[in-house]
Amino acid sequence: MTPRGEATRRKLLEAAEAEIGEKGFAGSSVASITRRAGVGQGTFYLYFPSKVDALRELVRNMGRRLRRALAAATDDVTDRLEVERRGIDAFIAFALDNQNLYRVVMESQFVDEAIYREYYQTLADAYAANLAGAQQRGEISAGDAAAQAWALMGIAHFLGLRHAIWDRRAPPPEVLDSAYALIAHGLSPKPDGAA
Amino acid sequence: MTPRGEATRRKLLEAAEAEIGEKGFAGSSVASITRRAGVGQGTFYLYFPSKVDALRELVRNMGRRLRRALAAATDDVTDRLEVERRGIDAFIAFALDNQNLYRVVMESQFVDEAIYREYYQTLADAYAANLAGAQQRGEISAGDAAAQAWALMGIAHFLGLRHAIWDRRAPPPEVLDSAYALIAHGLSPKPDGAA
Amino acid sequence: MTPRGEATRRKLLEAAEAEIGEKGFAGSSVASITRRAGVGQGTFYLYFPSKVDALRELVRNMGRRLRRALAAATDDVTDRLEVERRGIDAFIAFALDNQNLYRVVMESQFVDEAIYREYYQTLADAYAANLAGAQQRGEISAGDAAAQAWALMGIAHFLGLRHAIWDRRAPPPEVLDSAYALIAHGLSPKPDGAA
Amino acid sequence: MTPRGEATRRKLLEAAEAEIGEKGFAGSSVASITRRAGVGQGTFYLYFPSKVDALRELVRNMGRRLRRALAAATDDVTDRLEVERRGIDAFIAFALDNQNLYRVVMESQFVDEAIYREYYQTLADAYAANLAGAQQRGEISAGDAAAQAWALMGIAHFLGLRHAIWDRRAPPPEVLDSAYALIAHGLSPKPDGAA
DNA sequence: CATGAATGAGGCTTCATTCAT
DNA sequence: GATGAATGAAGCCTCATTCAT
Repeated sequence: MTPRGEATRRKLLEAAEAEIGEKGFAGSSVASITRRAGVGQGTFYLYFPSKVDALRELVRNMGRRLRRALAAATDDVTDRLEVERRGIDAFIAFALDNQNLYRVVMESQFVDEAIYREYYQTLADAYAANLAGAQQRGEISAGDAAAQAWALMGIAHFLGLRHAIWDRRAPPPEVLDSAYALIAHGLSPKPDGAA
Repeated sequence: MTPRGEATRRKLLEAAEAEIGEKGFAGSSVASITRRAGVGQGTFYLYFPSKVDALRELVRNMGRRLRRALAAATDDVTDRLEVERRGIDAFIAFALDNQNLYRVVMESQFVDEAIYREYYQTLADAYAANLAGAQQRGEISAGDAAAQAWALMGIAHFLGLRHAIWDRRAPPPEVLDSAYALIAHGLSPKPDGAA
Repeated sequence: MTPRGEATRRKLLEAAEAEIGEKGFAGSSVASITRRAGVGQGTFYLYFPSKVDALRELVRNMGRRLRRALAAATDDVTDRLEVERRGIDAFIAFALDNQNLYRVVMESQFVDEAIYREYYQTLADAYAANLAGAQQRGEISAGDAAAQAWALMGIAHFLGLRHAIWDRRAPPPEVLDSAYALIAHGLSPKPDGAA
Repeated sequence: MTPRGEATRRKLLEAAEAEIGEKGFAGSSVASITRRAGVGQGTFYLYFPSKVDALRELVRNMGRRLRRALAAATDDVTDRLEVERRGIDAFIAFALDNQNLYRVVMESQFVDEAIYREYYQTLADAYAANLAGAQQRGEISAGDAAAQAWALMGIAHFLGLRHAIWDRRAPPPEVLDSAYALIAHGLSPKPDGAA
């Protein structure tokens, strides 16, 4: 692909993300996407076999970007609870920056359930691996790491939905503090290993 | 409305729930719904002004049924942590019984964002009111009750997605135990009220 | 299907035959067909799963009608050569009445080769069976009946193309006579069975 | 045109013949043709004003090649029936070698009826001229030479369709013999000139 | 000579909705 | 109450053709 082609492809992907984020996959049309991208309608099919394929790529992209953002935010942190805090913060920031994240990901389940599951499963696996390590180091309470991961993802997800998406701003401090506290105590290692 | 009419209406609503749950709102058609309901295509419009209205009613119904199920499961319980446990269990049971819950609710956001928000907000408000009471009685740690409610809803939601919806069975005991533990410690009242 | 529906279906089929006959399958559009039939575009799909299916039905119809016409024209004739003569005449008459016959049948091969073969094979089989009977009765020369059938079909086909389709009128007498003669002598039984 | 250009042009024509032969004119695309030819899409228009023009040239080519093959096969033959036999054989051989012959020629009628008629008319004219000569020399029965030509073309055409195209092999001997016999007796001069 | 990116018209098909029966 | 035939707007996608490089 020529550089010009690459640019066009990028424009299309950005337009698709915006359109689908705003109107949903079913509500957006290839015509609206190409119009927004400023290219002809046929051009879309030079870069994507179908509208569905573009969504697939979008979801994979978002997953990658989100994981990268989360990793970057927690990379150099050693204190486990701080990791969680930073993770939440980074996720909220990502959702604020990517208002279309939720809608794009959510509607993917109606289009290609596999890609939707892959998105969450990949996230959960990475998260669970982290938590398993922390458990072994005694930094957090023992338990099923995957279960913990999904639960914590749930907290972040709903926090993000309520504040980053609906209110379009970061959660107020008292909300964040309550969430942090719930997680901190929920995970803190128990003296005698009582679950 | 005559009893016969009521029956037709109910058949249509059930068919709509099943179709939309399976194929999503965009993927289902009025024709497929009426076919499944065993009535003529025009009959649909005797009972619903539009396809969107049927979805709206479906979401409201589901919210009502879910809240009723949760209330019933926790009504007579006094121990706060037991309430949470029962709540989770009831939610999982509800999702197992209503495989279409997630898809119907999720796709409603692309059709009528207000109804989608209403669904979660109503749930969250009721939950938060409960938690606020528990806080005042010193049964759980102080904090922003709404934040706690959304976080706990998030946990239940993702637990349900992963197990009730994807695996179509209740989460295994170790998963449930890990979730319970996280919630129990996450909410347990702190001696000195430290968040 | 209600009588009204039947009428609509018939109108569509007639319009399709005319359109495809004039412009070819690829050259005609569902829109042009429904326009000619005087119905809405969507109505087409109430009666045919796809444009291709309509063509398939058209080809089958034509085959049936042609075979019926040929049978009717030769039913009560005993003299074998007279049968051939009448067959040719009937075929020419049919082609004159069904100017679209050739184009509809020919283009079907690009759309569904099976239906195209079926058309000719069915015709050939019936023809060959007739000829085999005539051979046994000693009315025509021995030989591979199928080969004779295909050859005779070829004669009729090209006669029809040249005159019924291109010139839109019956072949002049001298042409018919030459064709009859070729067939008559070509088939006349040989005294000593010499091929 | 440079030799390189000539080569490209030939590659394109060959690719077009193959593609159109396989998928039909409507089913093939300029893109698929250039892909098969191994050249860029735009290159096509360096050598042909349009897709239709390429088909036109293809049909003319085929006609020329076929006539050349037929002439070569019968050039040095004096016995009239032998000419016919050789003609049939050569036609079958040509069709076996040019599986796309039928499809290319047949679909040309939907694209440019004139070229389609020209193809057959040219063939028929040459054939009729030959037959007229034979008639004058008393080698075959009198009659409308054009009618005879079209009838014989029809025989060859259907023989070729049934065996060379559908079965992809030469007709079995008994089929050929039956066809030869039909033609031989069909054309053999009658003592008293009775048609 | 050659390329391949870009275009927009046009085709097939689906579907929510209406309405006469 | 119920039906199902009819509609036309709208969407996805293909493709011949053009053109800047």
